[in-house]
Amino acid sequence: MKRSRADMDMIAREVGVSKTTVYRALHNKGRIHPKTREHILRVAQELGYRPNLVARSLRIQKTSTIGLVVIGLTGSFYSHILEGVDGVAQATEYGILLACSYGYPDKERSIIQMLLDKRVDGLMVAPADPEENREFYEELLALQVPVVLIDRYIPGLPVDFVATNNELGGYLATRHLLQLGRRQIVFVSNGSRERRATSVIGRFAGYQRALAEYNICQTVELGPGLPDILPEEEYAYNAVSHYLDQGGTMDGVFAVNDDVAYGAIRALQSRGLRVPDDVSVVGFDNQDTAKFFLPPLTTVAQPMRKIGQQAASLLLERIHKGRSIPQQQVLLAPHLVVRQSCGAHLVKKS
Amino acid sequence: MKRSRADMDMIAREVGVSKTTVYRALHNKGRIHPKTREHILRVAQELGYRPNLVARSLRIQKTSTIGLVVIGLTGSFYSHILEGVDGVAQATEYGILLACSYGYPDKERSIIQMLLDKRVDGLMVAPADPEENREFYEELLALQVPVVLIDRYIPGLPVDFVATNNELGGYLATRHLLQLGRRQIVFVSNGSRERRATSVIGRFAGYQRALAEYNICQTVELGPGLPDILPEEEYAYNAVSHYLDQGGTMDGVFAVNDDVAYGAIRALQSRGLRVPDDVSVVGFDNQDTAKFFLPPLTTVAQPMRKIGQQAASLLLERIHKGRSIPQQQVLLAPHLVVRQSCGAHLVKKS
DNA sequence: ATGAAAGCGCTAACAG
DNA sequence: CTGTTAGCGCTTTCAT
Repeated sequence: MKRSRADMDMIAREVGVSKTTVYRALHNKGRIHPKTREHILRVAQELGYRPNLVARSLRIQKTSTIGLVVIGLTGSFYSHILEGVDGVAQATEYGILLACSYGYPDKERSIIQMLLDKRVDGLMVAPADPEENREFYEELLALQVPVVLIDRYIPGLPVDFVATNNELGGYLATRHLLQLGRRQIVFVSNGSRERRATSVIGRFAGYQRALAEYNICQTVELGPGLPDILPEEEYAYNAVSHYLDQGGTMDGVFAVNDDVAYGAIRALQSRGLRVPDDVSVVGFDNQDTAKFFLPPLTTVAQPMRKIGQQAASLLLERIHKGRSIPQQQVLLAPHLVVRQSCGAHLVKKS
Repeated sequence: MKRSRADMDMIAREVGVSKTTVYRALHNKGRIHPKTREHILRVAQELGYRPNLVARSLRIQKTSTIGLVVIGLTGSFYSHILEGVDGVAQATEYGILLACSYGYPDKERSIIQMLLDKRVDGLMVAPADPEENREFYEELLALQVPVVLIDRYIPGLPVDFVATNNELGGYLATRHLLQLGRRQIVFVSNGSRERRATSVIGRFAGYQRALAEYNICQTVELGPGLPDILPEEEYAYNAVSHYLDQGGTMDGVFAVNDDVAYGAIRALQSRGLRVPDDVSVVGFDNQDTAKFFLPPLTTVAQPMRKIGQQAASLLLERIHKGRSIPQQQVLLAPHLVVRQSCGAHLVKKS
């Protein structure tokens, strides 16, 4: 930060005017003689002048920077969201300060504290846990910090958020399985910590609703009780294997995400079951490479980039208009992408 | 940015001391009476005092923030690098200002300008093009801006960088194919813009070297001349199909990355060729889901997280020590991950 | 049409 | 052990 030697003072001295005049020239504001303006601009150019945005931020009390905290970047999920956010940030000349919580609520808090100390104008966060930091967020809201939650939310908290309609996604996935004639559909989840997230809860609720529509009142969830293990694919493999080895049966699986779906498929195959012939499986997320899977995965696609864009736009609106606009909680519709793991291509049209 | 009402002045008035004393208490610096210190700390706590880091930044002329510009986040590649960077950033209390260039050199420049205006302490960038911004980077270096390039570099530019040893990766991939008995090995690339990147050039060089070791002096590259099309998988599909339809033959393909590999596989299969029975294919990157591919993909794994970590550490070192440490250009070794698309599992050990 | 001066919230040199 | 003072580079009010 020692470069960019020229500041407004230097230009002022060079041209022989005051700092204020330089300011007016640079921002083309207020009355100023065209000649002086031009001169100043030229000198600024020659000196390679660049505004010091931190000085400006201190003065005007805004940084044109937003903080973004996500769970992690390994799956393609938050990466796509990030690109969406980046798009609107670049268009509006905002900067993005990014950090990952890796699923730890305490890390999430300390990151946010750091971002606040850096005086970001607002915050976008995918909360690691729906309860752990509830009070913390309540305080933030009380302090009028502009916040929008993404992907997951905190039930009952009066805060903006934008996420996928996970309940609908779960419903779509399960109904598809049902329409294919499957009746013993299990839900495979991904470890106790993730299991609490509103996104997962929503998917499960959708699964239940679809079953209920077909008068199936019994749900089977594979996963709970097992030791949490990463990667999630492994966890799912264990969950399904365990169930099968105990004599459990199924003809369909709705996996909480694509990695889990693959773990389930692998377990199924290792026990001699064919996918999709014996068991249909559908995943969730439609990650970039799901179409390359073996077999190509039927899955629920989330509008990831759109989540990022909408959330960013919403945050900017909140930053500019404060409390004057109503709270917004937007749920974006997912859609089913039918490939081969569900076996839809095998059944003849009726 | 209107929250965090309490500043050092307020604490000072409240306690009845000077701002300097408050400063000393907060930073535990200089001589200060334990009693006063304790008192000040307590009041700070009560008032919910938080330091204003932008004021501090202005004063000390450093922001504890680094700028990171990547090509894009859609592939898992930069996401993993990002996590590596995030790890060291969090450990050292640095912030990361992130933006994507989407492969456009001019966007890359304007992003960097913005980051510099925000006074980041240093820059990590994956340059979109090896030539376009050469002068720009030369100026940056002349201005003593700490910069480390990642993944790709600018030939001949005396700047730190950390990347995968792509030449070695290409060599490993090709030699593996050769050892499997393949002799007609084609290189499939991914569009003219990407083709210029040092990473791709390196992979191609490695491919050539391996062939030369087997006294094969003819290289075949599929892709050049075709209209650039996204996604890359599509591009590769077209390239390979076109070649095949013109009567071209091959028994091995080295794809510049995993997506391209999959496009190639799809083209091969559509023309009745079996992978790996008729043609062996190996990709590059080992993206998270490559193991789920149909068939599971043999590919060259890059130490992505490590690139991020090393680059970040190097940048911090450069920031702290300036020109006193020598230029560092580190090439991390990739390794081959053998799965099934190459057919290694089919040949009996000799 | 231009300038003087104050101040954003912090750090640091110097004085006592 | 504590206080005074002077900025960092910009924006903005008020004066001329």
